[in-house]
Order: sequence, then C-alpha cells, then structure tokens
Amino acid sequence: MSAGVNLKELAAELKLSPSTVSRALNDSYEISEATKKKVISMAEKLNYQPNPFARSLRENKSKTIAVVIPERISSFFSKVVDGIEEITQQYGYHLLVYSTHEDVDREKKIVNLLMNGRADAIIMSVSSQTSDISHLTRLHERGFPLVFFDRICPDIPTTKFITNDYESGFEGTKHLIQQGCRKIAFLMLSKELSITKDRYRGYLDALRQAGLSPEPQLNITCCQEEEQNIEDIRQMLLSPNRPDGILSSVEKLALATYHAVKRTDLKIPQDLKIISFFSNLSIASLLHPSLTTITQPAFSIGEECAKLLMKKLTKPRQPDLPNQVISIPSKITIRSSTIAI
Amino acid sequence: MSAGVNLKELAAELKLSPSTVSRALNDSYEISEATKKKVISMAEKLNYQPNPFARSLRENKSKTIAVVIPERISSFFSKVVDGIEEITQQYGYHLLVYSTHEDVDREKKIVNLLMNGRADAIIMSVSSQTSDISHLTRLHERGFPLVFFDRICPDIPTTKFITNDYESGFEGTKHLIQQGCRKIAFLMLSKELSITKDRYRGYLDALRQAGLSPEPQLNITCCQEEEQNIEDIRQMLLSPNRPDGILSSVEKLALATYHAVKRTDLKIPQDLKIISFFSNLSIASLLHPSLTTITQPAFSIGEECAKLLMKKLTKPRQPDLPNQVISIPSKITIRSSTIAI
DNA sequence: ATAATATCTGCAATCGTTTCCGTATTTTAT
DNA sequence: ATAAAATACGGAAACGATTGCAGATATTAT
Repeated sequence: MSAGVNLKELAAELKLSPSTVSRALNDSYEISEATKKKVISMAEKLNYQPNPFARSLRENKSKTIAVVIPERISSFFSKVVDGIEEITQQYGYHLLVYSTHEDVDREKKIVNLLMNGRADAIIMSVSSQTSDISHLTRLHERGFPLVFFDRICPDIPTTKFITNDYESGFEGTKHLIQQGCRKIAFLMLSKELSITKDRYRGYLDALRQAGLSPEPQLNITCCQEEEQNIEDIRQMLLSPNRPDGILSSVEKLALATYHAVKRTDLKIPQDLKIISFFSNLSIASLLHPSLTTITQPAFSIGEECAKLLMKKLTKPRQPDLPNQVISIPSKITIRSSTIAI
Repeated sequence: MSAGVNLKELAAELKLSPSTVSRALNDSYEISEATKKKVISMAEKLNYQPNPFARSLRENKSKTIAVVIPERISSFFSKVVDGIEEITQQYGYHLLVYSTHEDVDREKKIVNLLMNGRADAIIMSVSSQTSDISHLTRLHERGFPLVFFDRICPDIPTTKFITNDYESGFEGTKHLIQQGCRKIAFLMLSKELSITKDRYRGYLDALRQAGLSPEPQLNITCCQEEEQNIEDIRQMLLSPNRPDGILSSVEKLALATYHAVKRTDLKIPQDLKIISFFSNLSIASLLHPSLTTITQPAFSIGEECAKLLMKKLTKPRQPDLPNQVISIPSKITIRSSTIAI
C-alpha cells in the first residue's frame, strides 16, 4: 500500500543490521558519524518512513492527542482546536478530533473508545448533558492524562483551563445595569455546566449589589432545537414581565435572541439590551445592531492546554497534571446592543 | 499507563492460549460457543481493550481517516467534517483533522507526514495557494486512497465531490441581473482554485447571455488579512466604476463586503445587491439586510465522501476510487440583499 | 475395531520498530 | 606490554495482536 521501504530493507541495502540503522537514524552516540551520514542519505534516497504503529507499539505512545468538543460549528471551539494544533504540530503530534454533538451518550462512547490508548491524552469540554461523570473519573483514575477547558468537571483532580467566568458574568451584568437595565434575563445552555454556574453566580452577585432581585422566569435554558430556543425567548419577550436586558452565556442564544427580537416589535437597544459571551467577532460587529460581547481567549486556551500536555508528554519524568484551575481573562467589547438611549 | 489487560493476560486468566482467546473474540467458527461465552464475559470483566497499534501493525490498516481542510473556523468545513464523522463513526473509524490555514507549505508537510500510513485514506480540500500539486500526485500514484471535495484537483484521477459550482455561479449572477444589476463584481479566494474557475465561468456565461461584458476591475481576489479585504472592497465601492451587484464565491468575502459597505454611504440592496456562497444560514438571515445565499450541501458532501471511502476500505476487494466528479446541488435562498427596490 | 472426519485448541511466526546484551576492535592508562 | 576503557556494530528479544499449521480429542462411518 504505502510504497516505502522498511527498516530491514533499508538495512539490507546498506549492508548493516537493522539495529545499527535504527540507532543511526535516532542519532545514537553509539554510531560513528560516517555511518550516520551514509544511513541518513540512503534513507532519504529510498524515502524511508518509519511505521508509526510499530513505533507506537514498541514505545507505548502514539504521538496523538484526542480533542473532544461538544460541537464543531462554533467559532469558539474551532479556535480552541486551532490553538491546540498550533502547539502540538510543533512537537509532531497528531490530533484526533471528536464531536459529541452535546450528547452525553456519544461522549461516553468516545471516551471509552479512547481508553485503549489510541491517544496519549485527551483535551475536552464536556457536553451540556453531562452530569454523570463516571466515564471521566474512570479515565482519570487509570492515570490517563486528561485536561479540561471551558466546560470543566470541577470534581476531577486535574488541570482545567477556563476564562474568568464569574467576573465576566459579574461585569457583563453590571454593564447592563449601568446602562439602565432593571430586569435582566440570563440565558444558558444547561444548569449543570460549570460555565453556567460560574457565570450565573457573577450575574446574581451583580444583581444583588445593585439591589435587584433575580426572577426565576427570566432564566432560560437552551434546548437543542434552534427554533424552539427562538420561540422560548420570544415568549419571554412578549410576557408582561419581559426583561429589559439579557446576559447570554452562550453564543447561539444571543443569535436566537436576535431572531426572536425580529419577530416582535421590540428594538435593541431601546427596549432590550443584550450582551453575550461570543467568539465570532467579525459577526458580532455585523449584527444589527452590533453586539456587545464578552470574548473568551479561545486560541490561547487551546495553546495553554496543549503546552501543558506537551510538557508532560515529551519531557522524561513529569509529575501528574496538577489539580488546578487556570483562568485566562475574557475581554468585554461594548457595541451598540447595550448603548443607553 | 492505560490500565487494561492484554490478550496474553486475559488468556492466562482463562487458562487458554492467546490464539484461542483472539479467535473467540473475533467470533471464529473454530471456537465452541461455550468457550466464546466464557472468553467474552471475562474480557468484559477485566475490561480488555485490544491494543490498536498491535492490530494496525498486523493488519496494516489503522481504521483512521485523515481530513485536511484549509480552515477550521468555517461553517462550511465544519459541517463537512460533521458529515464525514457521522458515517465513519458508524464503522468505528477515527478522524485525524488537520488545518492547512490556506498555506500550501503546511499542506505539503501534512500530506508528507500522512504518507507513512498513519491514516488509511485522506479526504481533503486544497488550500487557496495550492497550484503545484506534486505532493498530491505522488500520494495518489502510490495508491493512497484520496478523495477531494469542494476545492478539488481536477488533474488527479480520483473521485471528487463538489456542488454544482458552474450552475450556481450562473444562476446567482442571473438572479442579480434579473433584479436589475448591470455591473456585477466577482469576489474570489484565488484564481487557481477549482471552485473559483467553475463559479467564474457561470458568472461569465450569465453576463454574456444578458449582453453584459465583464470588467477586470470588478474582480477581487481575497488575501489572508480580513482588514485588507475590507479595504479592497471599499475602494472598489468608492470608485466611479463601482458595481451595483456582487457575486461572492466565498463566505468570508460576503462578510467583508458587509463591513466595507458599513464604511460607505451605500445601502444594500438599494445601491448594491449581493449574493454569496454561504453556509451559515442562521447568520445569513440575521445580517442586515439579510443575505441572499447559495448554500452548499456541506453535510451531505461530507457524508458522501465518507460513504465512498468506507465502502472501499471495509469491503474485501474493492476497485480503485473511480476518476469522476460527483456534484450535489446547492440551493439558492433569496433574502433581502438582492431585492429590487 | 479401525479409519476418517469433525471439532476444538495451542504453538509459533509475523507485522516493523527499539533496545538490552554481547562482542570485536581500537584507544588510553599504567 | 598488558589491562582497562571506549567505540562501533550485530543478534535477538520485546511490544500485542492475528493466523497458518498442526495436534488432540470426540464423533461418525465402514
């Protein structure tokens, strides 16, 4: 199939033993410079490519990282994966990318498949459905290197990378209040999610600090159907108790809100102000009116995950991944959607 | 590392030989039902997971497909990969995903890395810089299964999946003409790209049919810097010879156009109509005004690529991938950006 | 009763590397 | 001059699975 020669054939061609050739190619001190040169040039001439599986079998590592994300069509997750690839590629590592489609059953299948060692580590963000995390604890307890980002499992003692969710939720809400909002809704993906909880705490504290009280009917949990989300939001906007501000903790719900508003007589920002966690900056400024955003450092998060793993996997005797949460701050960009009139 | 037992240990536990256990697990006719049952239940109990590298080494296949795309932050490519994953995952295949970032040098590195057999096949869309395709012909000549989609290499005799680029370019242009446009600009990624050529032919033929003549200064080729693209488009819009219609053959240039228009006094669709190849439908209808789109069947394209490959790779003696171009039609959705006033 | 066949299982080679040994030759030390 | 150490290489075992071949037992046929 793949036409190249193998080590034995290369050795035969050179009239050397496979072990010598292997050592020469791996720049072993046991081999003279002269033969190293010969071996290398012949290897190039015959286009020798070491078989990755033989090597993986022998070395018990695959030079592969698995990345598990909830969805691919998302500028946030795409940028994180770009950041991961930027680093891992420098180390010659490959990336297996899996999407759970926000489905915890698929997540479990994927994680269980990965237990056989096909990848040397996993970088993941859990699905919005994930509440039972036994598949993940099992993985971690077996000593499998596991790093979380964004949607993390706080109970699993490993390294997690997030943005400053609490502060961002707090500041975002505070901004709405400063712009005159008094009834602020909170849009989320799922109550179970770590990011939801942290951002919600920030939201609550900001309300409290301003002497406002949270109202349960101003919390909307997202479902998988975009149309359903739009309708749910529209219903809220049409209710007598409608909000005058919205903090969306997810990009897709901000878009759903714009759709919902189009179906009402309300105007942003006159009747309703909105701020959202949002990664697609080019789009944010094109929305009408342009959207005030909390931008997570997606690319950096990916890079940091990968840097940590590369250190652990490529240096000889590294300690376990420390149990800590590393936060990289988001940036709030104020645009028209929250301007006080 | 990964705690599981291996075949030998499992066999020892069962007081059987590794070969019997292997056969039992692979449901060989040579093994009695009784022992099969025993083996399987013990395998589950000890959580036996076959080592993928040992198996790959032996069988000379990896159950892995490599997907090479020009960029990750793109709803089109994300959907294609989703489509691929939908199929491959049913067959137990894994996906290595690489982004070239529209850089032909990175593309070459990736392709060369893949030649060692880490993946059983490649599904790819070439970078906008790719004109020398020697790295790809070499791969194909070695018998490596290779499938192209969207941005294809016409000269490599393998199967390619595209949308009806010519017709879509033709129909899109015709639509603009019907809405009253007389000076229609064409926005593209690179002149070398197969999709550019086909869509451009459609554009030219539609102009010709309407008795309009193409003007070279109304063609804009995209660069990698978004800001530069916006400025280039703005310059065109400010020129005395400015277009009254735009056919954008790429999503990102439609967005750049919206940005550029915001920096002028022009109004869409009054002063300028625009239609674009575009995959992010949710965004298209939120743009202001909403964007008339030519939507490629991204998910289906991914599925079809994967179905073809799965057939070739999992059935015993399959022929080579036939040299043909399979076209799956796009769909034009008319929105406000091309409405005649 | 003996041969032939069917049924089940084990031995050992194989895939392509890496690496622990061992060994032959050369260099350095005493 | 002889021992010790350094240098350069080859042989063979491993990694963990699959599978051709052969052997053992049980069943059936003659």
